[in-house]
Amino acid sequence: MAKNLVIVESPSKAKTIERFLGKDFVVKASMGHIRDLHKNDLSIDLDNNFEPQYEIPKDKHKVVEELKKDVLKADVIWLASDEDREGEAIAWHLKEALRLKSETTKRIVFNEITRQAIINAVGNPRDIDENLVNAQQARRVLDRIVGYQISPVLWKKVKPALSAGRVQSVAVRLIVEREEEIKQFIPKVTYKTTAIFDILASEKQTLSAVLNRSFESKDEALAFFEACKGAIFTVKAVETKPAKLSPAPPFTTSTLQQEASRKFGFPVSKTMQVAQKLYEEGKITYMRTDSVNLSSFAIGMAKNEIIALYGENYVNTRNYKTNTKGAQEAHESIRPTHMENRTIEGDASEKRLYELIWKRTLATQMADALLERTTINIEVSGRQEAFVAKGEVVLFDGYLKVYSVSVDSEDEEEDLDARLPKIAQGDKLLLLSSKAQQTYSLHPARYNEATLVKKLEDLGIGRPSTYAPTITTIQKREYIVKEDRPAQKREVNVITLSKGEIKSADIKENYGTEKAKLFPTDIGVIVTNFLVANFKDIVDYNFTAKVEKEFDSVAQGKKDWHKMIASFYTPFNKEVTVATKEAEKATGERLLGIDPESKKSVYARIGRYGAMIQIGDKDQEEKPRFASMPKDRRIDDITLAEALKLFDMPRILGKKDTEEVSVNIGRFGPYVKYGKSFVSIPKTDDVYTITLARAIELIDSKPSKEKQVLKSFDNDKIQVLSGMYGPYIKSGGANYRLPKEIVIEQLTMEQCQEIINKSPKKKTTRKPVSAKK
DNA sequence: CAGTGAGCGAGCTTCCGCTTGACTT
Repeated sequence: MAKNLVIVESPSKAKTIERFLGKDFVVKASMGHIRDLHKNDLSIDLDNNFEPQYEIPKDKHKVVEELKKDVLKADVIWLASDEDREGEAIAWHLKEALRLKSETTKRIVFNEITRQAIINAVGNPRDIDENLVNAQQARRVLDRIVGYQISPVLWKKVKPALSAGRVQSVAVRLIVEREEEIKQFIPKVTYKTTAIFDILASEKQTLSAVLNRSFESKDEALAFFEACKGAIFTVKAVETKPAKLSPAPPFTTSTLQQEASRKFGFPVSKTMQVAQKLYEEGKITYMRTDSVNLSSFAIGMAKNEIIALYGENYVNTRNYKTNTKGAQEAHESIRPTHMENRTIEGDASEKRLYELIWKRTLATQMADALLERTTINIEVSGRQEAFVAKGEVVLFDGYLKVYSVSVDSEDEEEDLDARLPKIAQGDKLLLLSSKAQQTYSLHPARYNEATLVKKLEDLGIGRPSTYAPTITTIQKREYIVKEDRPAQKREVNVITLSKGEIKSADIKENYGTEKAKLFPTDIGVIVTNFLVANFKDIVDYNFTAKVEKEFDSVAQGKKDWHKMIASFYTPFNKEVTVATKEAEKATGERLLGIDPESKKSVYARIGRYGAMIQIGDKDQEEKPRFASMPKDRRIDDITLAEALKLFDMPRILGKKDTEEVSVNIGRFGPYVKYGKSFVSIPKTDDVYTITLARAIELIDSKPSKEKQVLKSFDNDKIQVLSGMYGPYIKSGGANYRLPKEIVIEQLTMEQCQEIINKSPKKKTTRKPVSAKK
């Protein structure tokens, strides 16, 4: 009979620990937090010291009920949630919600799941750290106040159902401001010069080099080439320097997301899903962590594996220190649980992610790579400039044997082994050819999901458990979109020097291609501008860092959390009041021009349902006309002509049989309407120019999706239909699920009636009209 | 994942951070 109940956060962890503790212990999981503020209101008593009002949310009722039963059977309760602010609060909430007595309740912590660590923990219990709990309460209350008081201001001043928050609003701001920087960016165009030399001293060997100066103008480049014609090229210096490369630290949540994005193009949510699966199957350690710590056990395993695979001289064990802002280090870094497994069973994504984690972990305990970097300087007689050739030779590959270097914004991995031909100081070279090409300087790079996570982590904003959900939220709210952009073409001038002849030509160059990058939407820009204007300190990049310092003071018992929140709330509440009373409605309105027909103004702006075009003003006698913004246009870039075209909709094309065929732009893009049926118009067709013939073609190609009636009773009052999710019962305008085990052929009217009567009364949950999933 | 194709207007929307399994019309 078990007399001890241990409560941890996750079920996988519970399973492992139970094995270590023996039969006197039962280990259960709380599944994270079990209490929270009420979902539908502020739930903070502003007039009573910000007292939070907690409840057990619906989806946690079952867990809590189960835990209550387990508590009754146990003599001692061990609260073993994580050793950080949130974990301490979970322990406290458990104690409160389960009404645990102090005498029989013990708080234990361990940050390594090994038998020894857990036995040590059980031998050293402590009390719940109230200061740490209060720091969490302060964090929770502040986030609730910020989110639930700013969001309603947005509903009133911008658009219903919008949201703002300490984390998400800053994430959106980063995207909006980066896009603005890109828009303001003026590229600098210079001539970059390269050359290929013949090494006279050695046969058939050539050397590529780059000029150490970029020319501002074509004239300068031409003048340089003129001078090159009769010049002598001499090797002035050959410098060789040793260099070493060290492996990157073990994976944390954010670095795993970045590498999986760079190497496999995984969105952060995919990385987390796959990692979760690997964790549940016991193949890797916990995947939500900000720690780069490896247990001594893990280091030992890695060492053995390296010796077995590559030999002793490839081993160099290391311990890494976390220096991320706000890191709480409740877990180990992300690593394989069994280093001897180079690969695993599973689907392609699981295999790839696991192998990435395995390689990265192994590499951290391997020797540095030793390189030799060589720089050759080539003098051009009569000129100040010099050509430079660089090369690198790997003398000892070390960790590079398993883990190659990858660089952001570069798809290819760095080629480390670029050997240079043998060459000596004083050698004379023959210029075979040289090329000066106009080169545009690059604007700052747009964020993708993973680089945005990196930036947030650098700013100390968000936590490993929230990076992926935050990225999803700001896309769901339509503040930002993830998009590809095709390459554009531009002409660049190229000057070549070959066989004593200088030629100039213009060639076409691709540029500006983007893949899965984050762009702000109209709403994102308008909301960000509104927040910066009215809640400057909240969307400040340092706001989180600032309040984290105060939470730390609370955690150390140096500050009272109520007082901390009070000193934040007073000025904040003033901002909310002022914004509610005085701020103009933020519509992002832009005057496009005058409609030549009606002589009225044409605007692009945000409306209740998103971006739209408006002709005329609302205080004029005649009501304004509206049209929604096309999907591929924004307030910033739509032209007057494009806007006016929208008012030609719906366009009546003609008739098919006796029914009218028309086209229009709806909620889900352009469509053809034929009688009562609708067919989407694919992107390859243009709704403004589509012909009747093509529209009929689209109508005919649409598979008829007549609902198949499988059975019918009582004069069609009860019908069994075949739907998207399989067969279902339709009766009195409502639909009912069919139990899986029912055989349709044998279904009787009485059975149907029973299913209908038994089905719970459903609430009509209406989703916001514009929300598309 | 799919299916869908407003406009009246009452009532609702919303945060961050822990953690899994929801199971549709």
